[in-house]
Amino acid sequence: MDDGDKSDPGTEFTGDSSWPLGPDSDSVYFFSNDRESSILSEFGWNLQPEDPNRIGFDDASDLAGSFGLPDNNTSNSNSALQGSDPAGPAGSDSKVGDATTSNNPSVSSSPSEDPPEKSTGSGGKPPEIPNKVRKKGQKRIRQPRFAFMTKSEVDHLEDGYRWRKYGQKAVKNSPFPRSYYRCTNSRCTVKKRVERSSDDPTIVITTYEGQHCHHTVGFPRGGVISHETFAGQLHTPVSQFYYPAGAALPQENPFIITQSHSQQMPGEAGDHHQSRAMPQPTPQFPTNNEGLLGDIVPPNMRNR
DNA sequence: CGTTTTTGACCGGCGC
DNA sequence: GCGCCGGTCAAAAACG
Repeated sequence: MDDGDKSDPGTEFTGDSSWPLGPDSDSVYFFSNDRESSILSEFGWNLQPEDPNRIGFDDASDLAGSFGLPDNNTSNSNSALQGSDPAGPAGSDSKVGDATTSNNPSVSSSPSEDPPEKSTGSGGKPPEIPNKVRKKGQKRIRQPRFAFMTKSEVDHLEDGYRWRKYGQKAVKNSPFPRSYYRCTNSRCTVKKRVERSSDDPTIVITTYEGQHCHHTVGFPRGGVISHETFAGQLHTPVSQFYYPAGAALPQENPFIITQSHSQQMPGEAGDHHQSRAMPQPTPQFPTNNEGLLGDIVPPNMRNR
């Protein structure tokens, strides 16, 4: 795959991923370009690119909410999520159109229409259940994807949602396996793929597919997720997720990390059954590199 | 006991 | 047409 690319530090991540991330891909990375940001909108991430005031994730709070990414109130400069067309055509096969523009990733969005791409039914099951069987000749319907890189010690980054691992595969040309997660919410078809960069083992590549149709499990309120920027790799600081304590927080914001206090809000965090899927043994949320969405590295900027 | 993780197998897509 | 590879399933094991 990246047989040759690897030598080039500037190589875009596109080659590393198994999901088609090339020009035809509907995947998108943080901090890429307007085209991708238009795809972001497909996720329901209404980015207002033209508005200089929206440098950060101000309006992208739903974005954050959608994928458990924290809002960004910091002057993140232009490095992030600059889109152009909130309703961009983006992925041709994107069928998320229905839920996309919902400013609120709240439950309200009817999950019903969520095309259970489960129809893949590729798993050696006899086509007994039509629902699980994909018609022949019918291509797998993929929802828009969104990938980002995070510098983290742990593979599975805490993002406010609960995930159930449903598979793991060895990745070609990479010593690190790739894990497949599915949102534990039965109605939610969001999937997530996690793998480590073969180039830089400290970087975790997380790819989301689909859009959550429910609230997050929740996080403690008010706080900061600090991120160490790749000083040696980035010219500009990568996104710093910051949420002012005490500020009005969107409930769906899953990523409110507190440095000083991290106790979960009862009734808000973890529905009475925080499972092992997200072990948070540490009483404190790490400020970085420890399992929370940390340093988000634009794929095209890493290995600088 | 219920839920999640692990793991091997299967299937489809794609490139050659 | 064949083989490789990615993605998914599902049974069994593990865990709290």
